[in-house]
Amino acid sequence: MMTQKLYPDVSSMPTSTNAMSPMTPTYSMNSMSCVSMTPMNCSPQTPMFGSSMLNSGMSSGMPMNRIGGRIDTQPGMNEPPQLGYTTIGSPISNMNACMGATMSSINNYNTAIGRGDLGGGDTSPNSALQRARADKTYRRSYTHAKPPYSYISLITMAIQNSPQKMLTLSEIYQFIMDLFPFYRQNQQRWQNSIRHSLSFNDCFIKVPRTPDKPGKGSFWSLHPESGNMFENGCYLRRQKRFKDEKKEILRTTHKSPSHSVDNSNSSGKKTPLQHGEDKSHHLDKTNDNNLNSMLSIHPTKLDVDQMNLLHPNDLNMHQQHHHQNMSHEELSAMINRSNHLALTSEHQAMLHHGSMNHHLKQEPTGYTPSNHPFSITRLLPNESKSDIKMYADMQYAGYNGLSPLPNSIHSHTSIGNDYYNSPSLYHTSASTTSL
DNA sequence: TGTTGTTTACGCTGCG
DNA sequence: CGCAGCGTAAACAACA
Repeated sequence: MMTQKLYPDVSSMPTSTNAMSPMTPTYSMNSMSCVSMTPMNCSPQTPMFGSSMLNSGMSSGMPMNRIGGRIDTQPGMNEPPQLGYTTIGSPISNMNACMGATMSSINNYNTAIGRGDLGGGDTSPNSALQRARADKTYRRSYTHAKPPYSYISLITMAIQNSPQKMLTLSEIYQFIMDLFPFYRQNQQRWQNSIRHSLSFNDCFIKVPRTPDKPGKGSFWSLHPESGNMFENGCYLRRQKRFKDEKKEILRTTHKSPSHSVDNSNSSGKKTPLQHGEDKSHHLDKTNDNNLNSMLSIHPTKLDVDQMNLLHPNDLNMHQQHHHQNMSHEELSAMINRSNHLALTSEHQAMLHHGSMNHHLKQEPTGYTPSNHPFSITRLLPNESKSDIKMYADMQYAGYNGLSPLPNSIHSHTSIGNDYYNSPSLYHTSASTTSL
């Protein structure tokens, strides 16, 4: 099994933060100008993470964070002060370090912190004290601010950054925790959400283990056609939920005794009944409904459409094999190729011409996966390696040398190190999950 | 027993 | 205001 790094889950301790459970209090952000503070023209639905929000949330003494449509309190609030733990090490600032001026608001925010001029110009001793106190609060809070990426984005990042384009659940956990310290806390909460996202969203498919690769849990990969979920490069929020039409048909077929499959209109807009998609979505999450069973249970009965899901070229291969069992390696390679393909500019161009993603709304801003302010494709998996390493190095530079990261991370599994550069090492660290 | 995976339910926010 | 996307909690089953 994969060696899980030890990130003590603070949430498991009886802290006031934990008192948020079971119902996390939410705070209306209506009074906050989320639009005016938008420093960049992101997706219309994009939750922004601008300085105004930061200031508003943090100056209130209650660091808040919104992802999707939600505001979350910061679990890091109860952490001991981390002196010298500068904001430059935050996931956000580092993830966006290469994004240039588009992150100017955050950069300005960091600069302001460095200057200590967040207090609005008041130079009185009292305000200086307040600024100092606020500065500390800001640093701690912002550093552990929740990354502005949805769980779907995070999972996608993890999978796309893996050599085989498929990861086990624990590896997904690990990737996220490695990249974002925020997620080293309240693990039970967000990991539950991760599992929910994996099961709930058609864009993630389960790939079974083979007998020669025993272990717990399946591999998770991206649906070959889901590569355009963030086709504008913004990993904050999808324009449209990816739906596997075949799964959708299966769902509606099983849901409706009359086998009506026309519960959706061509625009993809859900009817009131379908809004229960969130419910009906799960009605037939049976084994014959995912790649797992397609391969492990009926590996010889893959129909042409199902195989075509993976890659049209591989369909030929499959046909040439006369419906014989496809090996795990072949499947892995197919998914790998498919996901790589989904990320190519050519593929993007094809998608933008509506050949495959007719159900996805197009972003008119002209952002591409490579230039969007919240793109991770320019960070992962290539450019990111150095950036992430920088992040990992800087993240804990303020701990006076007492990095909370286990030695194993720094030695061989740290993001940005060979852990992510070398597939072999990657899979060595995830011992039993190697493909 | 802990992890993994599925499912249901509910609440929130932004958009049209 | 309804819908869509998302986050969270929780119950439950299967599995290593």
